[in-house]
Amino acid sequence: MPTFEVDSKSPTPIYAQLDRSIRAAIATGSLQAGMQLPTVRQLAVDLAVNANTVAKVYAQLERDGILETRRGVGTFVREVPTPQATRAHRERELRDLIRRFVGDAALLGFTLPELIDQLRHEEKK
Amino acid sequence: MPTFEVDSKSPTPIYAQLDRSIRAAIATGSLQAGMQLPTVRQLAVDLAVNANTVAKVYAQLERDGILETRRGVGTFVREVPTPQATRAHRERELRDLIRRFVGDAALLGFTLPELIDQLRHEEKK
DNA sequence: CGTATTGTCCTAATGTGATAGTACAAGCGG
DNA sequence: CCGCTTGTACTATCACATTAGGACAATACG
Repeated sequence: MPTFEVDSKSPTPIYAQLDRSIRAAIATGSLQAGMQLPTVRQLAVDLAVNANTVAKVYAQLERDGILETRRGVGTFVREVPTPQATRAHRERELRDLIRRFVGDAALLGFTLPELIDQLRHEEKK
Repeated sequence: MPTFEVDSKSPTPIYAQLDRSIRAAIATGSLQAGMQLPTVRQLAVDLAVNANTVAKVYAQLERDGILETRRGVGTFVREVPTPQATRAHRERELRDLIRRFVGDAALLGFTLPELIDQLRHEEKK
């Protein structure tokens, strides 16, 4: 079970940070299909955040088909979280995403090898 | 003069995006010491954003010693922006960027190894 | 069945981000 | 000096994020 992190001082809202963290954890395999996430209340305590905020993120992710919640039991990663997009569409989107990512990073003065390096570190978490 | 961009649909507040963009432009040299930025009203029109939002970003950056404003004249890049603040800022921004990138890619069903692979191909171009 | 655990829902309150609109202050140039 | 441009300040308003606290619903378990 990965330990999520949010920064209450960041201008990016907590719910957005947590949403991304969970999606990222699934993408990196830290969270795998069928695994249980922390309970709403527990995660709220861990992150020093209100339970409502966590609940809303879980609810949003369930609406998106990424998670599955069972009352009295807990929240779990869906079996097949892959979206309904076609292969061609996905790759076009990815190309767009990469262009934006590399472009933004370049604005900050980071080179491609540095980015790859950082992502590798991300992978080991 | 670089053209700034903000996304009003992003959960990250506009003022934070613009702040980041301007700092980035300075860090990378797109904006150099002494250069004039767009006027508050002009940039507000260009970004389709309220003038107050732009003005507050300029004011914040001046408080931080990054910009210098002269009434009736315009806003300019200060002579020596501190590289120390820039470094910490850059790394914080990079973390944010990576989290968003991985999260967005996860939405499309791409895993981290796939992303690294794609970036490696990008490298060879 | 009762109890604890889990997610869900609701209200109220506070703070912040963004907007519109207006007015003022300081510098520039004719 | 006058008029224009620029940044600054202020009010009012709306939306959203977050918090606290409480209550309810469904499930697991003894």
